Amino acid sequence: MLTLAFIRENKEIILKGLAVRNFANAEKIIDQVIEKDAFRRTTQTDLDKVLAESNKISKEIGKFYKSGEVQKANLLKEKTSQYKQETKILSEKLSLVETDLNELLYLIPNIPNKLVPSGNSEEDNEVIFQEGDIPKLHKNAIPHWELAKKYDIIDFELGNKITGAGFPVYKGKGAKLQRALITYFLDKNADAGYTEIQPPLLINEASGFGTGQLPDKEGQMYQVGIDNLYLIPTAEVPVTNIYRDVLLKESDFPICNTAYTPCFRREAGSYGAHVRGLNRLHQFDKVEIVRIEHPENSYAALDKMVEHVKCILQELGLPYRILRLCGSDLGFTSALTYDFEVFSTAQNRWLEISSISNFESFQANRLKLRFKNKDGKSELAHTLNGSSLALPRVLAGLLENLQTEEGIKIPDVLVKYTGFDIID
RNA sequence: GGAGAGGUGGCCGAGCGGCUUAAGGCGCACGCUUGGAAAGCGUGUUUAUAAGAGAUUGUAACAAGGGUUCGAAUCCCUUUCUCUCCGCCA
Repeated sequence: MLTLAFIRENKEIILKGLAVRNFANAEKIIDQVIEKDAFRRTTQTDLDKVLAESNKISKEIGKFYKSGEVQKANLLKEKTSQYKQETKILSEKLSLVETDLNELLYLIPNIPNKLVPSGNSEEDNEVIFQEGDIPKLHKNAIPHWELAKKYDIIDFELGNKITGAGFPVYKGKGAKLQRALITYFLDKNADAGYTEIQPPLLINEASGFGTGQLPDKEGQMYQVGIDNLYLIPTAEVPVTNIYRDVLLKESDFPICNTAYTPCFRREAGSYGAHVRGLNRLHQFDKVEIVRIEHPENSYAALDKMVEHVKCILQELGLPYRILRLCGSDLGFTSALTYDFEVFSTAQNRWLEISSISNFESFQANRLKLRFKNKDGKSELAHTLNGSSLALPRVLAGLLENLQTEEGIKIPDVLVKYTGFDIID
């Protein structure tokens, strides 16, 4: 959520930014916000005046009662009914306009960073980096869902039986490889200075609101209606909400956390070949990194996160590329996002395995996540997060790219975690 | 799940219709004192929002929401969380 002060003072910048996103009716909405905000402020001032007057009278009444001048007190009491009436009308007006304002603010996405290219589809995302050789596979190479069956390491049909589509069962070396990857990612993140967190996997409404899943994206989360809780769609939600309603000191920066969690997504409406196998699941594992930064350092932090993920993919030896997302592909809350994609040789396509974003103060405004700056004023912090990394597609990439006639060769860095070097 | 007790500032803790401008303590910051430190003494120490160039001033906030009242931390209702005991349980 953008702040009112920012909208008031930067209308042109905002309109330019929203144009990069092809955001419709931008000017109309911004004008409405500015108008309603002006009304909100005058109403606030009026209400404060009435309340001040009525507080004053109440105090006088108190004094008269104490000194026994009951008649004078009663006389004043009559005056207060008018103030009460005015207070009621003004505060109703105020809460109404505040509700309207908030609804408008929820419609406005974050303003893209200057680097974000404008665009109409994922075709317009910029490839800014590519590394790793795309392997030449033997002629009997197959996609990962067939490999999973061949070596009996992931059972999709068993998941259908227990739960439904999108809930695979990992077995034997498949389960072990997955666990090895999680531990390896967590160790890499810890080495880079991230503190490991084990958050709850269920969140309440306030948390969903804080990171922007609520009020209108509840359809994408699984709900536990009886207790009014939601299963997390990503560790970002509980880990970022640690800092909801928090006032930090400048010396607290940078805050770097990492968490492994399962993630639950309803993915309503998805279907087809692109969601086959591990490509899109309702439950999947992910290791997330979350940073809270001073506004001056957030872009340097974003670069560090990108370098960190690069280093992991290099070690795993997977061919990957980095995209800078264009305006139309950029998430609602993000100012700048880099997507990492691994090339799946057997599917002959790129698979998204990480998405690293700087939200600037957009999330922090909703979270009320602030810090005391040098002037002693409170200022919104910047939040960033990224996957480091998402398991299923890394697994898919590993299986498909490292398959040989003899079996699937485990990367050297993982062998100490798996305890085996080939799946055959 | 049942019974009881509670939720007050960064922390502890008093207040239980107007003397609260939230006592007192701890912590923290600054100053005095000192060769330096400790102790002692003094001063200061919440957040949000509106107005103002600013110093400041107004308003709101004592778990949350609603109510009673001229006036609520204080009384009433609802919700929520914590603690103790019982029950259940990895």
